[in-house]
This record gives sequence, structure tokens and C-alpha cells, in this order.
Amino acid sequence: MTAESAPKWRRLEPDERREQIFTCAAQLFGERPYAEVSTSDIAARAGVARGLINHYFGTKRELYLAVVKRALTVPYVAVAQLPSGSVEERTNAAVEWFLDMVSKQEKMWLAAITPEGIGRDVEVERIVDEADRRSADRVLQAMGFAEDDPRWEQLNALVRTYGGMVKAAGREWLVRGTLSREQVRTLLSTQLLTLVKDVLPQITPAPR
Amino acid sequence: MTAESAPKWRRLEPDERREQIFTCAAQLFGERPYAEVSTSDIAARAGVARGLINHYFGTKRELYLAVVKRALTVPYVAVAQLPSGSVEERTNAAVEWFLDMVSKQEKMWLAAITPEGIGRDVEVERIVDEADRRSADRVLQAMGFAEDDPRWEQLNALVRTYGGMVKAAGREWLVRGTLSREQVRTLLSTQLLTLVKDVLPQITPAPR
DNA sequence: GACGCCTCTTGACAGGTTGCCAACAAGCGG
DNA sequence: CCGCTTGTTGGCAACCTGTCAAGAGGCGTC
Repeated sequence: MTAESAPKWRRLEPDERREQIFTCAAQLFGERPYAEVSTSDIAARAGVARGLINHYFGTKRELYLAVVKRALTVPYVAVAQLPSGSVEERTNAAVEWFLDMVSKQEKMWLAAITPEGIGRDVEVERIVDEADRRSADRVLQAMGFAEDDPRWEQLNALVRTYGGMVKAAGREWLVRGTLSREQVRTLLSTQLLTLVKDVLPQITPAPR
Repeated sequence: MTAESAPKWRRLEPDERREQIFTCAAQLFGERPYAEVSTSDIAARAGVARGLINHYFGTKRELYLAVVKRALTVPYVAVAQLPSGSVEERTNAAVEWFLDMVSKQEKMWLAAITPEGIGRDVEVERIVDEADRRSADRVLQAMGFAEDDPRWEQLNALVRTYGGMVKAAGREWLVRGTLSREQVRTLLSTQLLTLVKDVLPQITPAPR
């Protein structure tokens, strides 16, 4: 019998261990809702003591936030520069680009737009809002609005409401299959065009 | 000293007590996310023993479901018979009515449209979907579509996507204050009108 | 006016979860 | 080979939830 000094556990670099726990947590949060994933589950899958999770992430909630944040950041990274044609052409191109992007990142995108866990949490809301605002900025830029427009704040808010429709349409298309890609394209193009041509121009500069 | 037999607690009719607890729960769920409202909090506000909540509603989750359900149902029950004028008049009336309703039930409505408080719960999802579908039905009826239209399923889905915008707009208006009621009115009216006049007519009968 | 009973209401208990922290030990540097 | 840094463990205390038998409010009856 070789006197193996069998270590009960292996010591890892902080970043490495942190990433390992993060990965396991992401898997579990993808499988079950937030409340049904206990830190014990995460620790078990990572083959680690439960306390270590708190050591690295502080709180179960903070760990969840980290997961959501990464999931939301990835999808909206590279918005290709849109063609500089008429408004109609640009809206169509934007919608088409969007549909392609979603097609490729289906699961990722769906997971990101339905933070399936902690809800109405200030921090989660902030993270999601940040992503929404950034994509609304891109839409406004693509539609030719000047970035120093005094109405920017409200224009952005209006585009964000359009984002609500986009998410809902994505769910109808991808999850429920009640709408075809073509129907979604028509819907989103038409509505975006109306938004840009009929609604946005009516907005008066910020009230104060 | 009058020998007052001071009762430690008052005995109420089941329906009455149930309603009282329900109301307090609705308030709290409107103030904080699901996870941050303990049954103790609800019991405290209702001036009642915690166990009584389980007696009436079984589970915290069931109580929450009841709250969400009512919040989603009440608003859409009495869609007053809309005036039978032009499409424009009817959309305006519908949007205006909706804004009034929301103003009155602000907290309740907000809590209901962001039921992520419990996280991708199948039951919650079902309830929300049910309500969304029902209100979409009402919108279609009000806009003069025949209930046996073969495209009904898809028309309904399209209106549901509009619902996504409605919810987003409500949040911008009530929660963040980035949009005024007037702006929301303009947005929702214009977009609904476009949906009804430009998008819906393009939908071809169900593919199979 | 007093009593009895129905059932509404309470309070305590068990199981489970989370955050914290002091002690332990892996494994590199001297 | 030994000591020290620090990654890691395991148990503790607080809290929350669902259950249940016991207690008491108050209506109906005599």
C-alpha cells in the first residue's frame, strides 16, 4: 500500500475556482427557477463546500446577478453598421439584422429577456435596463437622431417600449410558434416605422 | 373598572378574513419583490397569526398566485362597451380607458405585469398568458374582427405583442417617470392604430 | 341570561435555507 | 524538510415556511 497522501480537496487559483462555481451556477439557474436552486445544489455540482460560494460571491443573489449580467452582455455586443438609405430601408435592415441575430443566439437571447428568477429586484432591473437602453441608443442612432438631441431621454424611453413589443414578438415566434418569422418581420418593421415617423416627431423637448 | 371581557382577537366570516389577508398581501407584493415579503410580514400587517394564512391560502405561492390573478383579471373584466364610431375613435377610447384603469390600480397592475417575483413559475406563466390572451380577444372584438375568423390565433398573437409594448410603456410612465401620460397615450394610440390598419390585414390565414 | 358547540384562530414545532466565521490544511517559498 | 500564506471546510445562528392540535370567539338554543 503506497502511502499516498490523498488530499481531500484540491487548491485552485481564485479566478479558476470562481469561474468553476460560476459555470455550475449558470447551468442550474438555466434548469430551474431561482428559488428552486439552493446554494447547496450549486456547491454539490461544483464539488465544493457551500460556504465557499459565499466567500467568492458574497450572496446567492449576487451570484445570480453575475450570471444574468454575463448572459445579457453577450447578445448585444456587435451591432453592425446599418446602411444609410431611406428610413424605410434602414428600419427593414435593422429588423432583418435583429432577426438574424436572434436566430443564431436563440436560447441565449430568450434566457436574457426573461430573467427567470428574482424579479423586480432593483439590481436585476438595473442590469436589464442598461442593456435595453443601450440597444435603444443604437436604434436611435441608426435612425439618424443626433446624440445631443434634448429629447434624447424620452426618445430612448419610447424606443424601449418598442423593445417590449420586440421581446413579446420573439417569444411568440420562438417559444410558442404562433407567428412565423415573416409575420414577425412585417410586424416589427411596420411598427418601428410608425414609431419613427409618426410618434417620435410628436415628442416635445423634455418638460424641465 | 368595568369588567370588559376584552377579546384577544375578533372572529370574522371566512370570506371577510380571507379578503382582509388578501388585501394586505396585495399591498406588500406591490411594495417589495416576492422573496422579500415573508408570510410573517403579511400576517403582521393583517394583525393575524401567520398560520392563518396557510389555513386560507394553503401556500405563500398560492396566495401570490391569487393576487396576480385578480390583478390581471379585474382590469380586463369590464372593458366598457366601447363607442361604435370609427376605428380611430375606438382605439382612442380603448387606450384612454386603459390608462384610467391603470392609474387607479397602479401598484396592483405593476405587480401583476412583472410576475418574475417567483421566477418562470409554470402556474404564474399560465395565468399571465390567460389574461393576455383574453385582453387581446377583447381588443380584436372591439376592433370589429369576427370571432370565427380563421386567422384568429395569429391575430391574437399579434395583439399580444402589442401588449408587450403596453406593459413596457406602463413601466416607463409609472415607475420611471420618463414618459408622461400624454406621451404614452399618443404612443399607444398611434401604434395600436397602425397595428389594426396596417399589420393585421396583411396576415394570411393560418398556415395549416 | 347562561350554556354548548361549531369553527375560526392561535402558537409551537420540524424541516429546510442562508450568511458567517473560526479552524484546518494544501502546497509554495525559504 | 519546515513554516506560512490563504484557499477551503464544516458547524452555528437566524430566519422562513407548512402543519397541526389546542384554545377561544360568539351565534343559536333553552
